[in-house]
Amino acid sequence: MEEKQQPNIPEIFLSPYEPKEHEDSLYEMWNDSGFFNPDTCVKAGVVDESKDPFSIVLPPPNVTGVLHMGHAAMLAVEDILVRYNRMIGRETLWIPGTDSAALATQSKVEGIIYKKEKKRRHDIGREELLARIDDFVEDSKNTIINQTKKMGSSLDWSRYAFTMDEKRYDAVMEAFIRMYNDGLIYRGARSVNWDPAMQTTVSDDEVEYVETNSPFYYFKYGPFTIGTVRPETKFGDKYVVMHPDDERYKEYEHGQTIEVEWINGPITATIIKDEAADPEMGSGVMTITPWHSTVDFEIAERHGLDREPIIDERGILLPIAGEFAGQHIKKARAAIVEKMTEKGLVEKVDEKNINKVATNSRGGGTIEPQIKEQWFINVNKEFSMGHSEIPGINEGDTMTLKSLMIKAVENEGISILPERFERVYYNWINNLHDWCISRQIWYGHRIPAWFKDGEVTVQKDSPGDGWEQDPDTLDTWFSSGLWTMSTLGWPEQTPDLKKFHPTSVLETGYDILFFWVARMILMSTYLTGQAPFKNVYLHGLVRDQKGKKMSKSLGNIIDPLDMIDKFGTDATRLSLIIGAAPGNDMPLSEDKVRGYKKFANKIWNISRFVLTSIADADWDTAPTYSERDQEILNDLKATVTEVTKNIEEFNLYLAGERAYHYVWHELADKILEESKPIISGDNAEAKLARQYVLRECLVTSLKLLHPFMPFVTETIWQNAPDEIKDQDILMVAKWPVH
RNA sequence: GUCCGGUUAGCUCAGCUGGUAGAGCGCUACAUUGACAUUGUAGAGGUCACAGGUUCAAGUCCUGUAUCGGACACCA
Repeated sequence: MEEKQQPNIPEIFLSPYEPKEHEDSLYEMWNDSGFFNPDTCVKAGVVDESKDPFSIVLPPPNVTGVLHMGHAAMLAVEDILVRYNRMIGRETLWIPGTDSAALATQSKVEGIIYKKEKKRRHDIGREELLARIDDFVEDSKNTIINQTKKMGSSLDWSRYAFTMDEKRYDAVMEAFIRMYNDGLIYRGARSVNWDPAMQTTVSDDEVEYVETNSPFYYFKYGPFTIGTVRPETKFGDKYVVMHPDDERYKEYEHGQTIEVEWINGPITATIIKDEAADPEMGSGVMTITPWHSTVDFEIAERHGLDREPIIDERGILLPIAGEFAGQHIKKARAAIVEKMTEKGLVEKVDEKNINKVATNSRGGGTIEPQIKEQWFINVNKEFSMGHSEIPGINEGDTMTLKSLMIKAVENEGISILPERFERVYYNWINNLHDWCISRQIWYGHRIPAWFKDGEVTVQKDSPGDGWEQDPDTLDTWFSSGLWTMSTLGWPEQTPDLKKFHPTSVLETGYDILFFWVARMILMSTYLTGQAPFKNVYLHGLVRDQKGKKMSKSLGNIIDPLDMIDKFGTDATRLSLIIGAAPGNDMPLSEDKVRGYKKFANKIWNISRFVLTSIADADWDTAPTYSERDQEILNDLKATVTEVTKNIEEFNLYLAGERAYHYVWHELADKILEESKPIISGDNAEAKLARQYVLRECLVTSLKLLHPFMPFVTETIWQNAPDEIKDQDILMVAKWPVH
């Protein structure tokens, strides 16, 4: 009886692929190899310094957060790009970091302290609170870092950055001081979004309008009817505004005064004609409250009108409210309406009115516009452009921050993918107001402004005795805006900055296009004359199987760590890539992840078969290929070409699908099946040729799949015989010829 | 109100610069203990939302309609 030859292949292949047994140790091996760091890659000669370097900064997750599917999707996309570019031999850098998330972190710690000790922030003081926050951050930061590693992310940890560390602090100071000296940062009293709950200002983008049922009141205001949802702000209303062309009110003249009976007695009202009043809206007449409304503030600015506060910073009515003074606005409203009803000033109430109430999206309360002395970035001020490497913008051009942000994208110094978001971006810029950057919270970069006897000096360190530093801190997005530069060493002209900036790609969710992407463009173009990145890749939101947003209340959250535990990192990554076109939301289900676990096992078994089949090959003899052999090799090459092209064009979902399809339905289903008789047959020449072909197919497939499924491919590589490898570690092996 | 998307197989979606439709999952039948805690082969299933138009030719370009969704603005 002929004994079936059992070639010597590693025992590991005899049981199914078990991700858990390999992933952690593989990550350690990669990390220890030093190849996450491009400098090591250069020294080892696995990348080529003459090629264009490739760099990505990781959008820093909140330092106190935990990994969710959004992060997982982001890490998968970026790691694929990074691993691919490393394999094609570019010096490749992916910088890790975490974000202090000032407002969120501070309120979290405050909450913990209050729960345990019943103390509020003013009870324990600034220094003590900051020390406690630092401790908390130190304790919790490893969670998100370790979870990031779990995804297989080939980040260069030697360059890890934290938004609040010393280097980033220096960058923030430098940026603030330069912009102040150039007149682009100013201090002024303007209408800002005030959150009475968190006792801080909030930027326009962080305000979320929540639909709420709030009755709409029609009040008698002398001869006019005015409408409002906020009777509690109306005490000081002494200007009545109408459109200059409104025929109904042509008898009234701009500046004319009339006596009207109002909440707390008679007042003198002044007629103001302004185009902001919409004749179509209600009676076409409105009164204004400049202190507590941004639109009203602008009208008051145009006409030089008085403005007075009605409500204090905690939401309490001031003495101007007369008998209602001292009451909280939430309680006062009903009482005010009651009194006005008694006085016969209420004409009508629309109880069903739906209003959008401004709320602090960072977990705070209802926004109360206030006029406050704050720091702003002036987005409309003209300046002369400094050094510029941005296409279409030259040194000496007259620019504003707005025009700079538009031109950087318009002239294709930056391209946004999918393209339709470019319009969304322009739209946002066109509606942009000056950016309020000061916050009244303690955790963050403290504003480098010093006050003494009404004088202001802006510099990093105290000018001397008697100078008091501004207690405010900067909007967290101010420092985030510097992220591409500050992580590379700016303001110092470091070799990293020279080599890796502008970064190649910025990959993030479309929901933070404005918060972050736009602000990086603003900061980088202004401060360095460079775009922060050449490409923006916006991914969608991960949703559940039915397309619903994942949320705790719906109970439909799929935890990436849970998926990794059950099906492995490779399967989790692939499930977040395939079927996810840039900018489109992606549905995810456990079944999908499970499906890709099968694929990982398929690759495992393909490898087992191929390694067994080629174990006795004589690699010293040159092969003579049959026509079919040649065809297989050509198809393989065509697949490589296609996958490569799709990755280059950021169509990772197509690249992944193509590779998946090839490996399963071409290599496994067809090539392997038809090879069985050849390998076990008597024709030595045909067998050797086919062994060469199988080897080529396997090696190439592992390489193609590596960026997508780094763990299973590397595990196979590590257990494959040396003579089929061009590098000891697949992560730095050469991308197949295409 | 302004702007932007979607509407293609039961489900989730892909189809770039126009040449009579694809993937994954699911479904049906058959085969197989094999490299594969399975897999393979075959198959069913689509007037590509609707109506016009351009073209030799239109999911693919243009116009309009319906419908779902998103962003931004306004909201006295």
